[in-house]
Amino acid sequence: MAAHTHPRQNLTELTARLRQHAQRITGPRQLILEVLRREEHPLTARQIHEQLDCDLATVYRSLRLLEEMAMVKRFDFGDGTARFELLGQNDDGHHHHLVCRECSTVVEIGECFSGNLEQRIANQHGFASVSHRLEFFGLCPDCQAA
Amino acid sequence: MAAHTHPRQNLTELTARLRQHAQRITGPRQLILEVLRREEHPLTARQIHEQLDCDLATVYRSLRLLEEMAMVKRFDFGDGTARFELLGQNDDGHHHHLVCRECSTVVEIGECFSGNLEQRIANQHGFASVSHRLEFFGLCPDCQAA
DNA sequence: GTCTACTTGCAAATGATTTGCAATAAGGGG
DNA sequence: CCCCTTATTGCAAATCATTTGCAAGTAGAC
Ligand SMILES: [Mn+2]
Ligand SMILES: [Mn+2]
Ligand SMILES: [Zn+2]
Ligand SMILES: [Zn+2]
Repeated sequence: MAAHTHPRQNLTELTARLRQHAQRITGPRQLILEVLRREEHPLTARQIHEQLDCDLATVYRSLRLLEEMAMVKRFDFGDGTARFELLGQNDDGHHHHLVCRECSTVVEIGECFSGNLEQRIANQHGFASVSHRLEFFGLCPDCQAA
Repeated sequence: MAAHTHPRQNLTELTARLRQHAQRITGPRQLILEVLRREEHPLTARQIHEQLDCDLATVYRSLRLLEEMAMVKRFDFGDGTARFELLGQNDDGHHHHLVCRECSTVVEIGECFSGNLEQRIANQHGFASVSHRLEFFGLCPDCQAA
C-alpha cells in the first residue's frame, strides 16, 4: 500500500535509526516513536504529549530532531498547529489529507496530480527542486447530515 | 488573465462593496484596501501595517472582516504567518504560489490540476464541498546560483 | 447637530513553539 | 561496574502571530 500505511517497523529498528545519527536513545524519544507508531493520522505535539510523561518542550525538541532525521514528517492543516506522522524506512512520506472543516476528521490520501504539472511549473519559472504541499478540505458524511 | 492579475478596481468600487455589507467606510479599511490594491503578491498583516498608520490589531480585525466579505483571500505558506491578497469583484481567488525556500520570492501560479482528481477524492470518501490548498516550494534562479 | 452603534487604540491575553540554564542521564573508556 | 564528557531534560521565561476586553472616538442615520 501507499504512504498512508502504518510503518510496521518495531522499536528496535527505530532506535537503530536513531543510533545511526549518533543520537542518544532516550526514554522520551522512544516513547514518542511508540505513540506515533500506533497512529495512522498525524498527531499534534500536544496530542503526543498527552500520551506521555515528559515535558512538552521535550516533545517539540524531539519531533524537530526526528524530522531532521527524516523519521517523522510534518504536516500543516492551516490551523496553526503542526501535525506529525511517522515515516517508513525509505519513505519520503509525500502524501495528502482530506480534512473535515466541521469535525476535523482526517482521511489519508495517497493520490496526487501528475508530476507533470509540477515539472512544468518548475521549468516555466526556472525554479529547481520543486515540491508541493497539498491538502483537501470538505464536509465528511457525518457532518453533512447534521 | 487569471487569478494572479491585479484587481484593477478603484477605491470607489471597493468602498461600494464595503457599503453593500452595511459596514462603515473607515480610514483604516480604505487604507488597507489601497495597500493591497498596489501589490501583486500576498502581504502579511505586519507588512500591511508598516505601510499604514493605524494599530496592528485594527489591521487584523479589518483583514478578517474583508475576508468574511470575500474581498480578500488568505493564503498560508506554512511559515506560521498568514498572507492576504485583494480579490476581484467576482473572483473566488483560487490560485497557487511557487515560493523560494531560500529567499521567499513568490511567483503567482494560475494553473491547477484537473478538478477531476478533487471530484474523485470527494466521491471516494463521501465528502461534500471539497476544496484544496496547494502551494509549491523550490529554489528560484537566483538562489540556485548562490 | 445629536445620537447610537460600530470602530479604534492600547494593553493584556492566547496559543503554539522556542530557548536559557542548571540538573540529569546516556554511552564510551577504563 | 565506575567515571567522565556531553547530550538531553525539566522548568520557567521568552517569542511570535493573532485575538480580545474595554474605554474613547467616529461614521452615518435622523
Ligand atoms: Mn497522513
Ligand atoms: Mn497570489
Ligand atoms: Zn466531519
Ligand atoms: Zn530564492
